[in-house]
Amino acid sequence: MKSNSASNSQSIAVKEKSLADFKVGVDNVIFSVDSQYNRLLVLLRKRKQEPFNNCWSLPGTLVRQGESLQDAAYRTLAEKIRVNNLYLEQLYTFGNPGRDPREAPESFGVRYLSVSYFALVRYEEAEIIAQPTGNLAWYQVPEVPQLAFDHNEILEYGYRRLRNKLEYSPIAFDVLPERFTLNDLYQLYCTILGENFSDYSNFRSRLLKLGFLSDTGVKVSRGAGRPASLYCFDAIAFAPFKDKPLVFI
Amino acid sequence: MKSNSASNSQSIAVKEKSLADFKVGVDNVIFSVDSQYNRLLVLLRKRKQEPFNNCWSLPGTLVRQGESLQDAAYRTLAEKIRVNNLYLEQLYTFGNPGRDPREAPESFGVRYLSVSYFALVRYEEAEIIAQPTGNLAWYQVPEVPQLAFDHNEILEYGYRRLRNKLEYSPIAFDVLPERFTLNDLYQLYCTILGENFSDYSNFRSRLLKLGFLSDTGVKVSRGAGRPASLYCFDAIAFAPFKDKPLVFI
DNA sequence: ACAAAAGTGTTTTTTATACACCCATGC
DNA sequence: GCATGGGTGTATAAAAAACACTTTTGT
Repeated sequence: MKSNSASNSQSIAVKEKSLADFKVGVDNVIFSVDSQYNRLLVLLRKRKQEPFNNCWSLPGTLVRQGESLQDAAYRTLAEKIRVNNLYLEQLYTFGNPGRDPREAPESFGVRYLSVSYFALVRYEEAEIIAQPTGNLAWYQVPEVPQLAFDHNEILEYGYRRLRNKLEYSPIAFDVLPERFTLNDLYQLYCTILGENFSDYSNFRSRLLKLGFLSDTGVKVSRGAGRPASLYCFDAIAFAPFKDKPLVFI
Repeated sequence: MKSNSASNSQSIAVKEKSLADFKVGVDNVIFSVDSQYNRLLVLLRKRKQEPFNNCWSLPGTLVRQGESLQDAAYRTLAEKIRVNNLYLEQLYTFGNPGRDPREAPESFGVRYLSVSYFALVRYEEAEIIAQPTGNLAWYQVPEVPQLAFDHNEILEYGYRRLRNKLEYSPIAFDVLPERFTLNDLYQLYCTILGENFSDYSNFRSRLLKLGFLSDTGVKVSRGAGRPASLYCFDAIAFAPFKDKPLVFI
């Protein structure tokens, strides 16, 4: 606040100095499910500048003038991979002083804040945009190495959110093809939540009873065995469940 | 944007210019439950500066040098009310360009970002710290007026989080006295979730079966009627439920 | 024919919901 | 003694979990 005796310009200068100035970045935890090998993957980028040169990190960017946080998140994603189907939402904001080594004292108190976003994209469709070889890669979540900054913590946070979201939101359908078999859906859930989250037949009847999966009548055969029905997600029939918790699993 | 032929120093200057510079504020959605009248309250502050002079707003502050986001949230809270028992967590980060009118074009692209926090405090204990009369007040949530900035949206977001948290976290115990009756607990839930969230007797048996409420044996009489047992929350017995969803209601 | 994958049904257990009833106290 | 708030129990319905079984295909 303004002191009584200070001149106007002085008081403003003092006030400004005590406030932190921020660069705001977004960091994306981009998950995908490789349904061929049933692996949960996260997109990592090898840094090519200091700090943490040559260290793996979450793909991120600093926010530009006039750009919304979500736009910055989309931009980062779009710079790395080409994908049409995805789910994206804000995760958490990490802003502890000292989380970025560039916050040296001589930088006049500039702080680096990371607004993290969490994304789930369709793996089969996601095409990594050409980068110097090996600078961008899908890692299996359990095999992620030590990352730059506090990115391991952000990833952990994103992973928790992914599992929760899957249980009470229809995000799986943003990432499955238009038409899918119930087994495709089940495998997706297994890959993310683990084999033991539910018996297939119970999963099936629960989902079908909810009534927002419609059987297209089209059958598809995968090797031996009875052909499976292709289903599609009926957004209109889902509407009543929109704000209700725990629809799945 | 810049041309290819620019010198290095120029290119840095141009690059810097295209990034947004941020002032980061925290805004707190501070809830409390007046258990005497069963009202859900939120703390609002009347602004005494531009923009939105004389408008009601969420209490907030800009983040200082060396201060963590959560510390800034605590500081704002501590400047407004004296309270010992509270629950506080980060809510969401609002950063769309144009959300703060101070982001005029002539301000060289400074952006105002709000990291919102959500708090639940013990009403009976929360003492509003002396302010010019009427500049700080508890409002009943349904009666909140039009607020400054996007604060109505933040409040709405916080209210949703409060209801969700109550259902699967033990935040109620951060805000109840050390010893409380099961009816105290039930009233708290009713006030936040609405009368019809559950029958009292079922609420009772569900909670007791979980085994982390211990009967102190002490009885308390409130007017006519049978005296009630005082219970206390047993954090150790609660531990196994820590990461599991949907424990209550 | 038989293995493999899809899909159906049945049984058991657990949990949720509604509500009736008993208990201890103040007045 | 009876109204008032506290506390227990029971009967019914719904959901979750386990698992046996049928159907339809490829080989």
